[in-house]
Amino acid sequence: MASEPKTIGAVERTLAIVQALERLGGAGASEVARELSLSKSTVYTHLNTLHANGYLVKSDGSYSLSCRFLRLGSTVQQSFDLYGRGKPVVDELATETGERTNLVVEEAGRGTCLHAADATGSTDIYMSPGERWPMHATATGKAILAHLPVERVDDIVDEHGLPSLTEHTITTREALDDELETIRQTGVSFDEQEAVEGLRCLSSPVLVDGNPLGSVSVSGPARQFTDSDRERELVDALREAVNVVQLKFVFS
Amino acid sequence: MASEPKTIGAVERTLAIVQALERLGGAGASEVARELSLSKSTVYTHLNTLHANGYLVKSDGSYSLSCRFLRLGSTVQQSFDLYGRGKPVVDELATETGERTNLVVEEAGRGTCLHAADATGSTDIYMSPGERWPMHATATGKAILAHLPVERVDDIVDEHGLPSLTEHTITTREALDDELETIRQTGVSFDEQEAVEGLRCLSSPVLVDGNPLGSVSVSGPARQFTDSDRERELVDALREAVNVVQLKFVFS
DNA sequence: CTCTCCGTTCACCAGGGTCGAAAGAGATAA
DNA sequence: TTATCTCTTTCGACCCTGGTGAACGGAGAG
Repeated sequence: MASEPKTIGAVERTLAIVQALERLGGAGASEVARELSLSKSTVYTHLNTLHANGYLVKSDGSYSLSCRFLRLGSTVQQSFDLYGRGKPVVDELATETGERTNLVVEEAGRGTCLHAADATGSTDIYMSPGERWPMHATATGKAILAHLPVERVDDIVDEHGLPSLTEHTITTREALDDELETIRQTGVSFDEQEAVEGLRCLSSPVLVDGNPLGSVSVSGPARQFTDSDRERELVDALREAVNVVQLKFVFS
Repeated sequence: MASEPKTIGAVERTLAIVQALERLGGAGASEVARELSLSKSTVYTHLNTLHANGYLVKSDGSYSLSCRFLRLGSTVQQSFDLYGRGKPVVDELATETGERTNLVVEEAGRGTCLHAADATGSTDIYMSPGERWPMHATATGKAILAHLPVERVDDIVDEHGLPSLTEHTITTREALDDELETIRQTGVSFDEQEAVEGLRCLSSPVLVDGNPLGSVSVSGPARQFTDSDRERELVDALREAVNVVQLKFVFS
């Protein structure tokens, strides 16, 4: 904190511009300059650099992120062993249960979506690939936290705190530890509208040699999940799915 | 060509480093420096900048691309109307035919994969999202080219030429034009090992108001496609799939 | 027509990016 | 244990280069 290591201003400007383009879904130099309070010509040079290297596409003087980013993202995704093994299972879990499912890993202390599936195969999903959520407020995050070494949990809580996202979010370390203990015993974690109002989610960690490589989840509108028979069904399906994924690691 | 517009060296260095990390699948500062013939300390500062902004994850002094890229890629993917409408159909086409399927768009004169599906839902795919191929050598590319204005085709051929990828690749403009005319008449394009030895592929363009928004393809080992009954089956399935996608654009 | 806003270009100057050397930090071997 | 190697990380200084504002040409709008 005291003295940040040296960084390159020009690069950070470019990154800010990329993020602005992501947010705006494509824009011209002037618009980005206004958005970021930078000079028009500066932004123009940056856009030009990105474009010349194939990272942007230009149409009618408006720039937007090119599929080069899709390529990079896809490479990152496929670099996870968990993705190759988990994706088919998570897809099938979605069709089997008729609910939305996710494959999540921990990155930099946050739960990051590796893959999302939907019963209809549609792309209208709650959490899309690369999206990040605080771990203490999601079923997927808690499932992973429950099997992480205590020091890691300490670090993560220290870094990100326990911010409240809804009135149901766990906000004290004691309550969190209790919950994690329960999760370790039952093998399943729940998110009772703790991250998003009206969204319920259940999850189970993918454990290989005791390490949580990630977690799988099933989620849907809170009211559809209240039936306890239905819940048992979902938990069973989830448990079996995770079991299948874990077996794929045993038979490397 | 004569005078390239101004670009920013520092940013291009960072982009080169990102590409190196993509290629190497993660590396330390020294390795990247060696790879790119840059000074260790320069690379270190760049890595540090990317890391401080969340674009890299560090483990054991080795840096690799973070899921931030997955997020960006996912955003790009979802920015295509064709993705939202085409993905479920392409997925179903894969399970229906038992073959691998792709959803492709044109970007910067190259065929770019927007989505890839596999009968087994596995991730072992010929062409993965963001991957780019010359248009003249692929069924998907030719399907799009056939419905692009002639000037666009001229531009693309001027820019990229007609490089030979296998001994079956079309390498003359005359042969290409003939092929495109045939495709316009039949509505289906074929790739007879023109891009990859041993790989056969058939494709059909997604036309909305006469514009080729992209194309859908079915592909597999050349020898499995030789049966003409099987081919007719695949062509029918492909045609129907494309038809479904196009209808989704009509009923916006 | 004028006015405005855009993308794009240019030349100047100072801030900053690059580089080499050297200091920590581990690992391995003797 | 010490020596040696390699890697990451730090530091200072030089010179380059990235930022800037003004200006040009064009496209729309009124």
